[in-house]
Amino acid sequence: MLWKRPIRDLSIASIMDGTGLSRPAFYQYFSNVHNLVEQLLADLEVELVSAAMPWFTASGDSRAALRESLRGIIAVCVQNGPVFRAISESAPLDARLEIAWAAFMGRWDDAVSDRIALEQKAGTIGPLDGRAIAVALNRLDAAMLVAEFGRRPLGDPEAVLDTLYHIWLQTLYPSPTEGFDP
Amino acid sequence: MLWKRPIRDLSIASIMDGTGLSRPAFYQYFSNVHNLVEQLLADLEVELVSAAMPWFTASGDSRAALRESLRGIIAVCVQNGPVFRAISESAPLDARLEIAWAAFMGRWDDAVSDRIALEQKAGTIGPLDGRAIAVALNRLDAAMLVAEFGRRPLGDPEAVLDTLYHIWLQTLYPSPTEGFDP
DNA sequence: ACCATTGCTGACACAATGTCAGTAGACTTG
DNA sequence: CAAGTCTACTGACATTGTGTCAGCAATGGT
Repeated sequence: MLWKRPIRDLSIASIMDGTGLSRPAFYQYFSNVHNLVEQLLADLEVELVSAAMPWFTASGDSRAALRESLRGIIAVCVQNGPVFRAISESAPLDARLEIAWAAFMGRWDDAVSDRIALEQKAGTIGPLDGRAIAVALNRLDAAMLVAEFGRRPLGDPEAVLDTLYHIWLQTLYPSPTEGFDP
Repeated sequence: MLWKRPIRDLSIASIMDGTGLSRPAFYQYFSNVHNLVEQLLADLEVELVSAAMPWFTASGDSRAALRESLRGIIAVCVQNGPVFRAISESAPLDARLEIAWAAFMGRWDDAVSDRIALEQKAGTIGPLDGRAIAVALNRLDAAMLVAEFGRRPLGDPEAVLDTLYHIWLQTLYPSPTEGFDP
């Protein structure tokens, strides 16, 4: 349903219309709409984490792995963009969901921070505030994915990949060979 | 009021409680809460645009001007963070407000795109997809400003400035001297 | 055949929104 | 200054969507 209408237009009645069940039956399974969205978030997180594995576990070419991870995350959002959008838009409307969303983002922040710290120790990433950069890059990804794939018409996955990869790459691995300074 | 409670807790009744007027009087001035937020957005845009002038009009040291612009935008958000947050959180809830928000962001995208194109012509920024990068960097800024200054406790303005400046700088002006590649 | 459990429903109470006819006071005009 | 008009505001109402609850019907165990 989220492909057709934004979540603001979904009442519990309209959700249950498609099921043949009555409105109160909804409360058999969820305590309210935000709780339903919370479940969707849990499902989506599994897919996203799995898609992002390459970079987090890379031992060889980090840059190529980073691109693979971004590509995988984008692929998940091409499939589930409106769900991701519905979650991020609903998060501010409910205290519990807001906490779940913050925790979700926090786990990404931790994972990216850890990876940066690891590569800093290995010498492939320079001296920067890994945590702060991780938070910023994750907010960038979330905002871009929602904006590009949260509704029709969908953005161009390849173009988004190029853009995000460019920013992540230059921010984390600013090699002189990529530089440009006439 | 937005410093104390998120916008989801504000009913028209609670807003009018502070004024000594009745609830229907609200509709004398605004057609609904989203319309009020739309007005706040117009006011805030004036302040933000003015704060961002340095980089858009810079003729000398673009990098220093960029830092000044980011500093100015952050300062506005330190003062009005919750308003900015309320706008961005309300935008998805109302079709008209959503359009106003998209237009607001679109004007930033245009301005940043134009500046990038200008500097590309001048040779200070390399060959990249200016529009796509502009969109991404603006989404980054919006998300970070809401996250860091939209509620108490406020983030550290200096730290946020360093982070955003680092990402903008490396993305747009990836000079070899800043590079790191052991 | 009986009971308990599960899944579901109709009906209700509640909260918030948006509208409207009507009023009180200020301002204009003959 | 009296009469008419306009403005800002209010009390009361209709509407919409939410969450709850007592109760029904079918399922499955004893």
